[in-house]
Amino acid sequence: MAPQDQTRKAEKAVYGDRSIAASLLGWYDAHHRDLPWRVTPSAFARGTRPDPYRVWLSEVMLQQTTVEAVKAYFWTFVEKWPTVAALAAAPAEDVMKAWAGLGYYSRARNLKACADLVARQGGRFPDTEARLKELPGIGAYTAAAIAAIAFDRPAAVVDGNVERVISRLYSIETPLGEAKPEIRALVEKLVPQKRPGDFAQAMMDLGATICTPKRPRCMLCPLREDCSAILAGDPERFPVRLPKDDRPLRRGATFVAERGDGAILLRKRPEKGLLGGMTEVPTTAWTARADGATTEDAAPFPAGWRRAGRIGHVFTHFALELDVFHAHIEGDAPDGHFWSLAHEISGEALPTVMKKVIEAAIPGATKKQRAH
DNA sequence: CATACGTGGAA
DNA sequence: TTTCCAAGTAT
Repeated sequence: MAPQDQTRKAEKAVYGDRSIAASLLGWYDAHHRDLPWRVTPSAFARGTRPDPYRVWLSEVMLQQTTVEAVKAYFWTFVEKWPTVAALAAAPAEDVMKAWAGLGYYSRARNLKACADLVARQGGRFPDTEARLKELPGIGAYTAAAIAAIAFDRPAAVVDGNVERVISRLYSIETPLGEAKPEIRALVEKLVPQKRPGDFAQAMMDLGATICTPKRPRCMLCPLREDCSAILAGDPERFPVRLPKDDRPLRRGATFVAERGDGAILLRKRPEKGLLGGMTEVPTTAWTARADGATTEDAAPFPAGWRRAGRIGHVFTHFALELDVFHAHIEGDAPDGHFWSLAHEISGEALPTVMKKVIEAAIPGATKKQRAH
């Protein structure tokens, strides 16, 4: 018998129906990921507690976003704004600029709104799931995650990883969405009174490194003896998902106006909706019509527009093709627009799609420039 | 309950 | 190339 299996038996004897949590925590102690916002299990055992501000910041950044993508943004934010008070004191515009490229920009607006609220209420985050969930940008998952990780509350933390682990552990045939209440109830039964924060992080690490969507590494799984999907012979079949709808294609035209000194004409998008509050190059509306090529006839003002190319970009619910036009103009910025100087462009609150547009017209224009 | 909301990396 | 999908939230 493998040593791991003997450990497993001993845990069962001690913990009874908590054996799944015990097995998972034992695995986590040995195989946890080291992450910038995380307190390791050994440090936690010695009494170190995570900073709720950093837990909150990381959890919001990690919503629908990969760990690798978050790391650099996390460091940027904690260096610029080490505390919730510092973030509250920052201009919203600076926060949007720092968030540019990370996606789901309403998160940045809610982050700032949440920081303002918490700072106004004394600078401490609430330490219960219910009160956390009242804050902007904090939903069911994030409230539970902060309560468990930052405040050691036995909250049921259910994210995409946990849904996958649980749906396999119990071979749940109900499609995701409909199965969420069932999954939540199962997690609530598993959460231990001791180390609930580590339990939550362990579930997510297991989902991220062992119980992966494709080709799960079941041979290395601490829960393989408990897993119904392994018995059924096909863990990868879970979670069961409903087929998704096709992504429609939209088209439009964008207009990169460049001044003699290299400045580019930009404007701010409305606060709400797609890319809300972010900066953009002047553009036509993005329509579903797939017939005609867009032309410089649609330009916001006359200039010697030359077609510079076409870029593609894929959003969650539609794909976009933009024809990029380029012209050299001089003079004042039209109403609602502003000139962004060449060395300032890389620091603007430009979403990735807009950086692609500018690069198509003026290669290198959005890259970081060395300060003089 | 369904839909809107970004991006980039992996297979 | 295409498809999937990653620590979800707001409406």
